[in-house]
Amino acid sequence: MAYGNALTALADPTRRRIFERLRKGPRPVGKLAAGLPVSRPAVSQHLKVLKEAGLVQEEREGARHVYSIDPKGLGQLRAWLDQFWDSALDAFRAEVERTAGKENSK
Amino acid sequence: MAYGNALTALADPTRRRIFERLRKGPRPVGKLAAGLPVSRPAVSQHLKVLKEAGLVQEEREGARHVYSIDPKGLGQLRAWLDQFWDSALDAFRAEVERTAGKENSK
DNA sequence: TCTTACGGTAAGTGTTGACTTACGGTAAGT
DNA sequence: ACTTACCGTAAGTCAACACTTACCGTAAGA
Repeated sequence: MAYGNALTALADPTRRRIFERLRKGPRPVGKLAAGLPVSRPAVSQHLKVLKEAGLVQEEREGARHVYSIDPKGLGQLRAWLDQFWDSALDAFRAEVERTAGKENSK
Repeated sequence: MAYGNALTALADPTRRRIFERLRKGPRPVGKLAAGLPVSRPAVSQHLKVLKEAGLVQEEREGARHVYSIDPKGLGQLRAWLDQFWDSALDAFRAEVERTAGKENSK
């Protein structure tokens, strides 16, 4: 059920930009906020959401709060998505067999 | 960039329930609306969003509008997610090597 | 044609949530 | 101790959106 929070978190464009920036490596809040069109407190709030969704993790280095991608939430999301992927492939296969009934294999 | 719409579409809980129901096979709008705590027009609106996101496809059977899962949007989402998956694994591997420096393998 | 089942669209409402500014709290330098 | 840099939280505002009811079009059966 945790994938719900992850999807909600990644639905926001600003949060996606933060998450994509984190893909290049761990970053403190200030670095993340620089270059984004929103204020630093906004970034803090977004990071909180991402963290609660299990998508990022926090690590303190003195006064700095360094964030990085958390594989946990990512894995849950992938697992959930793969269910549909398998179902979709089965449906596609069935569709092909149904539509192209004129030619039997072997 | 299409994955953005897909994520936005799947962020809504009601839309997720519709999408998950479609996993068991194609369904007309009425069947989808039955069992959900919202009205049928609401389901129609949700299906429109899912369709524009490339997550479902529509097929008419007389007066019925039968919806099914569209592999297109699903594939784009998976591809996008896999980028982070790879990055996260790399980071995890680097973290292990950094933290557990005391013991060398082999 | 009249009716019934099916479903998409319009218009309006209420709530959620993304953003802002202002403030408080901790760590490091002088 | 004072200052500066870093960051999280509180409170308030505004727009997006999920939902409703009402309405309109289309397909099939009588």
